[in-house]
Amino acid sequence: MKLECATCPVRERAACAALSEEERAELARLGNSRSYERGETVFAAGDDLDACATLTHGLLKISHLDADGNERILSLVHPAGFVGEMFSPVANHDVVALAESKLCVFSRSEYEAAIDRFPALAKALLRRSAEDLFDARAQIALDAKQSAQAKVAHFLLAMAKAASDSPCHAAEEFELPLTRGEAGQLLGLTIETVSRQLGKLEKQGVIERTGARGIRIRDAARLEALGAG
Amino acid sequence: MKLECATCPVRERAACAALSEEERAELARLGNSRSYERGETVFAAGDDLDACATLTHGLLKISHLDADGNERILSLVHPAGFVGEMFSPVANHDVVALAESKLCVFSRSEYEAAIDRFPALAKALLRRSAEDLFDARAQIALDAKQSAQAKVAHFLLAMAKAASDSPCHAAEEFELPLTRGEAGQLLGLTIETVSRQLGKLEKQGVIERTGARGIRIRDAARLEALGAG
DNA sequence: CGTATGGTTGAGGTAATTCAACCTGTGTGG
DNA sequence: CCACACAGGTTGAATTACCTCAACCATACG
Repeated sequence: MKLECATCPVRERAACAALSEEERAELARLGNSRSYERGETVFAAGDDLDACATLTHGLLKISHLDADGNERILSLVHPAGFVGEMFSPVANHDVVALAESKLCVFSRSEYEAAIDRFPALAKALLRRSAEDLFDARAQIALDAKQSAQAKVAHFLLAMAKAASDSPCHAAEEFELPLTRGEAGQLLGLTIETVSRQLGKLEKQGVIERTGARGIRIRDAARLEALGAG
Repeated sequence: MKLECATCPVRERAACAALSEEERAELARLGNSRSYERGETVFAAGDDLDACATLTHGLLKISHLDADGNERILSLVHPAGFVGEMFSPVANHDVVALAESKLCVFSRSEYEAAIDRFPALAKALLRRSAEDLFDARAQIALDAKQSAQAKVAHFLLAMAKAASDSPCHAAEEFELPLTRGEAGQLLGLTIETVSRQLGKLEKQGVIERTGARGIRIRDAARLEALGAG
């Protein structure tokens, strides 16, 4: 499906935002819009990787299956995020939709040509990449030594921020887009530990659970303190 | 001190390798070579970041001090690595020399101008950044759920590879450039656990310890197996 | 209905942490 | 030259936070 940049919700934030109107129009001619259901695989590890994409709606996970068959979520991809490895012949990780998602998909060779043609695009991708690197390192810092409580608290805050429309403010009430199992894979915890920590946070009056996935934050300051520790 | 690209050991692998001879010469005029002793800080978190650099000799760590004063090593930087955040006004992390090190230092504004002038440089940085991101995610995967044994085994293999001259082959005998404490910060383990795991590996005949830091690998295959699990 | 998926809760085991003592080599100053 | 302090390292004992195993509940769906 042809791209419709005019109504794209990430037109100000995605890599292509660095381009002029004419340049963007040219790039748009190369791309197609594709939708994915929750659970659908966008790229599978080991695949020939001849495409890359910008996420416009939804949520993706980048995950890795280790030798024992355990899955670890390496990163979540939010709208305006870029996926696809430009410098590897095959995909290193799985990319799967966690929610109904829409992507602008480009052929890798054409996108690479576009990078050469539009220096601003290269710089914008460099910026995105730096952000991804920063996020990945934040995840490492979190993994470091923190208690399960801190990990879960931090996770809730991150999801609250992502659920909010405004980038600076966190949503007070929202639905988790991840199952307990997925949250566990993201945080390096078991399903049971995630569930217990949520229960503990609720008992402490920091959050309230509504249904299986609903979260309402009652004491954001407390949650923040737990997430930092 | 003026740069001497002709004798630079990373001239084939660093970002500047993507440039033509003339372009490289022009870039070289903008940079200075600086040396750092073990323990010296290259960039401190919170500093105005008006410089960036390529590591030519030695080893750096990128680390982060959390709210409780615990330090976590987010990444090691090996020769040909690039440090300095191009898109953040202040440094997010500390960068400290772990061994006697030499860097090509550039003013950030001048380097940024060079990126605009030389598209190949932007692309080379993008590639480096992608590699860093991949490494960071490998670290996340490692952190995931693995046992202390697996972490230490993996760490030893990584250090063996880094200690070797050839990129594909691992050194059989080498000196660890990190203290037990630093290794612990890198792996998310305590000093004692690192020490005990090394002792265990030695008792199993997988490695041999010579002095405080010397490591000889006796059974690389076994070490690899432990590092994967 | 019956099955499947996701979630919660409990009991018990274990690996890593914490706390603490001790060892070794290296420097520094009297 | 010895005494001492200090940083890095090892080792042991006790604790604990998380994992494992297992049962059970809720909701959705064919």
